[in-house]
Amino acid sequence: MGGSCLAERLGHYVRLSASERVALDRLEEHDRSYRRGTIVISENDAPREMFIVRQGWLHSSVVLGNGSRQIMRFQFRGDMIGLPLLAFPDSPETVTAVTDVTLCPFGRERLAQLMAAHPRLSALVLALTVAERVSLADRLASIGRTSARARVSSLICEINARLRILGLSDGGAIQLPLTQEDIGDATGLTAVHVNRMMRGLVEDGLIERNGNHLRVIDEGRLCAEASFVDRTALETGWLPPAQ
Amino acid sequence: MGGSCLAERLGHYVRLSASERVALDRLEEHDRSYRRGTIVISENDAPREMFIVRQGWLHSSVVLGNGSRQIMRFQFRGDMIGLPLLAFPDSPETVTAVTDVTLCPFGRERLAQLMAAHPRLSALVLALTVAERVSLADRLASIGRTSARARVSSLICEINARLRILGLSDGGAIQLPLTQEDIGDATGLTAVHVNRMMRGLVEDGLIERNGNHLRVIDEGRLCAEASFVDRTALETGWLPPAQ
DNA sequence: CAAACGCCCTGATCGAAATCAATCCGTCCC
DNA sequence: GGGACGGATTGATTTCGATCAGGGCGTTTG
Repeated sequence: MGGSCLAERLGHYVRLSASERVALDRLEEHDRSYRRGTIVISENDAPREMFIVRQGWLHSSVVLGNGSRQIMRFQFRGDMIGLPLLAFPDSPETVTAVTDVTLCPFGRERLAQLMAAHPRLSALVLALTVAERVSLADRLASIGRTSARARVSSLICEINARLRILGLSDGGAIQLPLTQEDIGDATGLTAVHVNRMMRGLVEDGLIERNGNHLRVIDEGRLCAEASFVDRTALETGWLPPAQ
Repeated sequence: MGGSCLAERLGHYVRLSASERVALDRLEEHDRSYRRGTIVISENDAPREMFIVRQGWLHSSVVLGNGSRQIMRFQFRGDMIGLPLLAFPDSPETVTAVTDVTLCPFGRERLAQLMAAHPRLSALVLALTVAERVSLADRLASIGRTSARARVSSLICEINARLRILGLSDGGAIQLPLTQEDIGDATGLTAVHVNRMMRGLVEDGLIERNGNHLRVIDEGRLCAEASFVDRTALETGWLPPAQ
């Protein structure tokens, strides 16, 4: 098993105490694997559990009345999934495995216990949730106020930045297990138009592509065009003392 | 002063203990007023405080490289402002007073103390933040995947639903202190097009307008067209016991 | 009081992205 | 091997919303 993925992630930001580590390990006592394409949580269902991603890619999405789909966010190793369960009995979003995945399920009571016993972890979880909210807001601005090309660029920049801190970006070279339709649903575009934009980025020497493999060539220019801001760092000076 | 606005809001969801009430009151010891139009927090500045809204409307927005603005969210009485300070030293967004406002400032340490002493309040604040994230995701889907008309409808539905629980919507009649440009910046449209969409909604008998005054006539149809889901209710069954 | 300004409204034109329609290509499966 | 299928690609056309331009109206301001 090799220790909690969430602990690994939080360990980037603070030095965890032994008892915090134990508490986090408990969130990931169990794990469960799903095949690529599986729906892990279904919109409007009442899930009983949340998950921490141990391995693989997922995304959360909604399907609107008109039949079109919007992908909200992609989730990677160490990300928490299904947190809306903390606020709503029925899931507002569908979570789908993009690749084969391994997830660690945990219940609300587990999290409540952890929060009661470990104020600093509570605060960290809150900070992570706030950071995710900010990241969604960035996406909102990108979709609401930028061109198709900038939207695609922005998505690539975000994915690359997030994979990098996980050690999954090798100098800008990443695995991108998404169809152009997925990218369209994440950026509010059609697959056809995503195709044209990506060819444009290739033509202009900003990225290279090869099947599922993508390489960011000129990250500076790509991020600048997209007004992309890296949100992977986290402020931790204010946290209460460890327990 | 008349008690904490946040307590008032949380009181909708749980029965607060005396000591929780005291802790919440402490977050709102001070208050400060700002004139309509004032920038309360500036993008890229390093604010020292967060705020709870006591009175008035605000919005948070970003300005992109191309000069255009995206409004992320409107804030009303009882809402918390500036939470990104928990995750980032520099504000990712600008917060502007839409009307004259009264705000209660509080520092991170205050919140950290509160979270350490009151696990249930921690959990509630987390739940509220999650709910806000979901609400942003709804907006994202609206902007990414629906027509101009549906986007405007959706914004009206959301504002109406949120004002209603504050007792500020009188059977669908609300004060809307926004210019059509503001509405455009919130929905990813131009003011010109917002104008046409709103006239369309009036023409079709879905809303009525009169200066700053707006009345939702047929909420069912308006929300249905917009694929709007009300997120004002909050799940609280899982919370740890009060302190 | 006149001027300036902010905001609302409307018409004409433009353009970016959607839609429609095919073709191509690799892979899975019988 | 040969369909069948999912996904990428490309071209032609359409459309929704942006842009441009101007007018009206109420309110602040000098």
